[in-house]
Amino acid sequence: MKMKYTIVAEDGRAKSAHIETVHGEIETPVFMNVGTVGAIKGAVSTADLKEIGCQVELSNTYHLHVRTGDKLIKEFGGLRAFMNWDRPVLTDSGGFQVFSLASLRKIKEEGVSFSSHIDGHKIFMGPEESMQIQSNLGSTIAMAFDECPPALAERKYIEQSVARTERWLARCKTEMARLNSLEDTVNPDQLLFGINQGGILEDVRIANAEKISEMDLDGYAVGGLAVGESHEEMYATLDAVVPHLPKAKPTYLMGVGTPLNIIEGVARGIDFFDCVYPSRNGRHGHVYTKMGKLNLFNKKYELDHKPIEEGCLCPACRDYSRAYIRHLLKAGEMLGMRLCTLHNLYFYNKMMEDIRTSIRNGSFETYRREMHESMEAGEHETK
RNA sequence: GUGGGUGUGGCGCAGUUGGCUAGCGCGUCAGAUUGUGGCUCUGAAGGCCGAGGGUUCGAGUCCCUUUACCCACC
Repeated sequence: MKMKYTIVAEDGRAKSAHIETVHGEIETPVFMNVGTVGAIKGAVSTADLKEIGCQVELSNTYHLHVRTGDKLIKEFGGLRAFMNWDRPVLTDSGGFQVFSLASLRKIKEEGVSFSSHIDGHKIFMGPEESMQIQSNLGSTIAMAFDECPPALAERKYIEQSVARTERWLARCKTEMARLNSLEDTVNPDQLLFGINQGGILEDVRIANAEKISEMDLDGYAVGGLAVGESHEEMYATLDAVVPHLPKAKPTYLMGVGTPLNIIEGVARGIDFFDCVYPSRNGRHGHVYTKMGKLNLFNKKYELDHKPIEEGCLCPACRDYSRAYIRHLLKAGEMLGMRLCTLHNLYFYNKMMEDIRTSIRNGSFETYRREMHESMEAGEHETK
């Protein structure tokens, strides 16, 4: 059994599924908590992750390859054993770093040459290298090695890039099948998700989606969004492309996003999401509530006795005031970042649970509308 | 008491041989951040340049007086 994907309920185009993997079950729509280097930044442990309702942890191929090294991690039985996480893990392929570390790279047909952001040494990564690293990491789900072109790049560049990413995808699939069959592989049932690209060019997106759908991959991601285009353009692109991906397979909107971005993604049939917002913003004192985002660095919280969000059951809201957390942040204490990060991840995971519940009892549209009204209204408190 | 040094936004400092709306770092206040370099970026507020007098078209810059603090010596 590699994976069993069962749609449990549908509400409009929103779907909620139950997934069985060799590393445990996943209920979708799900938010994957981002731990790029095998840990959620902000001193969050795997025990914390369980407490705040994390189903899937996400780590990065490129980052773990340059430090501390995937071969070392394989010696410890793969990333899940190494980091003491007994639930599913998804590894990003390193493809996004082709985009985000653009100043340090050179792209060719075989793959990409990087300068390490750690010490500057040359690294080559192509589809085979990415699959080998992800195989060593032994993640539940490996992502295809792709190029994420700037959303607003010119058509000619995007078409060439997408065509190359399609060729890379075929190489990823062949290499992953070979690696899964090896005797000493960490996870012989490792899954591979393909990635749809095409900027905001709907015809390119659709043609690519149809092509990769025929390749019978374990799941399909929409990449290359939330990289500079407007929300409207992102939603329109999803409207166009998701119907061309296999409905009986998991879908994943990479790197998205704000709570409302996620709700809109769900409304368009997406199962998986990930985003650095809850953790990065948490480290910067920006915390999410149903009434919008608060910046705890703001002076107005100096004397605020209330928890971040009334009624929230996260470890931060359970025991601490906004004023104390603001004090910790101002003082540069790690506990401040940790509490904000825990709150934000709890908020995201709880929101996904509420989304699943609403889809399963047919009230998703009501939930969607109420969240828009509430989040956009913001806080109207005086103190 | 004698000699020397220093007083410029909350803190630490720049301010050329006197020249136009007095700068910088940190801090403060506010805003950005979407498959993560605990980073970075953007904007704002805040100063009668210790006090008083003088020279000059013009003084944070020169002169006199005074005051506060620091160092050394007695």
